[in-house]
Amino acid sequence: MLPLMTAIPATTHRGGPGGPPTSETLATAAYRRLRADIVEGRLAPGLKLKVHELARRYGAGPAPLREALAQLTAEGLAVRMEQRGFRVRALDPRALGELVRTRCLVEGLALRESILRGDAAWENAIAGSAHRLASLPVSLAPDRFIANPAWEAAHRAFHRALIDACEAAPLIDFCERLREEADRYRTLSSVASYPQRDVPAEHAAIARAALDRDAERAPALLAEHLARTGDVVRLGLKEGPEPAFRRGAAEPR
Amino acid sequence: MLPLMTAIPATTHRGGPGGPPTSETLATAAYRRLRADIVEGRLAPGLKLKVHELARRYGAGPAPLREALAQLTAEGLAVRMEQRGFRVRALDPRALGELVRTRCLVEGLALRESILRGDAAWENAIAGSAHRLASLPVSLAPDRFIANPAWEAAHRAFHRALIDACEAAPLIDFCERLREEADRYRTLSSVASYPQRDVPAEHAAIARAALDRDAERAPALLAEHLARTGDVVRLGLKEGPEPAFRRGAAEPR
DNA sequence: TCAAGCATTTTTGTCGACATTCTTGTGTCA
DNA sequence: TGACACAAGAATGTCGACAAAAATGCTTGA
Repeated sequence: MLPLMTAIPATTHRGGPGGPPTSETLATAAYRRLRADIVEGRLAPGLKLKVHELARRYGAGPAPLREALAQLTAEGLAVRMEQRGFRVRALDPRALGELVRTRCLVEGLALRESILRGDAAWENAIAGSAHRLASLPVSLAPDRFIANPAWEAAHRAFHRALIDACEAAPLIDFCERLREEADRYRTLSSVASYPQRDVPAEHAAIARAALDRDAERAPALLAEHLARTGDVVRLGLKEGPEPAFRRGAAEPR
Repeated sequence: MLPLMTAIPATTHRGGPGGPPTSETLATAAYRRLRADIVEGRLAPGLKLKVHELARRYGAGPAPLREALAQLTAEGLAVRMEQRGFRVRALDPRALGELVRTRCLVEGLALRESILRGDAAWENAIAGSAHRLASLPVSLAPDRFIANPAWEAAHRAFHRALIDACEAAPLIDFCERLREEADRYRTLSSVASYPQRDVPAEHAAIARAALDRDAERAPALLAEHLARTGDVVRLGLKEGPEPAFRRGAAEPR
């Protein structure tokens, strides 16, 4: 695989940026690809995950694949059924409510703390990410909706910047995880058109309130923003794509 | 799932309580035992986890063990170093601060929500678990401290009961995870004597405020309670047991 | 027609062996 | 001495094969 010239023998203990990340293991590679395929919806919720099939697909043996699956199970992206293999975790529309509710509470809390503790750098980061977000088109096409990856990334960065000064690392991680889970619902839902909503205006208002250090208004606006998105997704689910929703054994194949 | 007349064909293997959970797999068994050994401190933080050795210890091959390790990695109880195996995740005393802070914020939030939403059953559960907790001795020995498993369980149940009505399942799960992480620090710390603190009184006060539906006072008391415990642990760490703390390669073997 | 019983096929979970990589110990040269 | 290269040793990560279990299909009997 690699040239024998083990360029940097024992140094670069931790392959940080710059040094070689100590060659990725097959299990990790499979994990990353599998994870992306689930999060981005290419593997539908509820789908059976046959080890052999995945092994072929990702070019590895069963062992690394099972490793990856175990990891995803712990993350809640897959479920294991003893002696019956793995599946992509099904999405329960009833759970969506509590998920959104949790996001509103927790992300609001983190924003409030950030407002109380944030410094100038935090303000700058918010202003910067808000500006960048506003400068990008939500959709790649002007008439119909085609997700713009750059906008998505900027969106993530903006929300992250808001809560970045809360000085509670586990809390930030939790928010990210909740967002990812919510994204799975959004991807699945037919949230094509973004109806009667001025999302950029919502973002702008949140940013303004945060920069004004309004510890009451900013979290409230953020919660409202998240709840509204949740409503749109919920609607898109109701009348949306049928396939692969029931968690039972009613799967293709 | 349906009574296919498979009454109890091949179960008995590992007859769990109640219904047959379809015989536990070796990987899952190893996972559970390994996890317990880490959480309860029998495997010190930072310790190298050699697959072959663990395989012997838990009576299984390398494959199930790697599966278990991958799962624990995702949970944050172990860390994987590509091409260099696994270790028990080291505890960073500096991270303890943010951990405690997060607990105060999040558990306080969950309690506030529970107070706003809880019904009579919630109140009963609090009163009941508080009573049981008060009826048990903290220590098995009257003079020196020997952890009482029954008290520990009741303690968990009490804290859980407080936030159980917040109607945000992910939030509750998060609280449990944070508690577990905090417990790892506590176990490691030499928190032998419980000095100048009336822990039962703190619990009683929290329970009273919660039952009074005081959405200001109860979360504040709870946060104070958690923070105080955090302080005790922090002290116990400073002058506590040296072994296995540095995250570097300075491990026994 | 339908349900139950049996045989077949698919899939899961596990093992033992092996190549690769990291680690450790020793010797060599400045 | 000290740095370096190198070789022996150990540990990791991966494969292919295999037994056990589950799912599937088929046959039979009311």
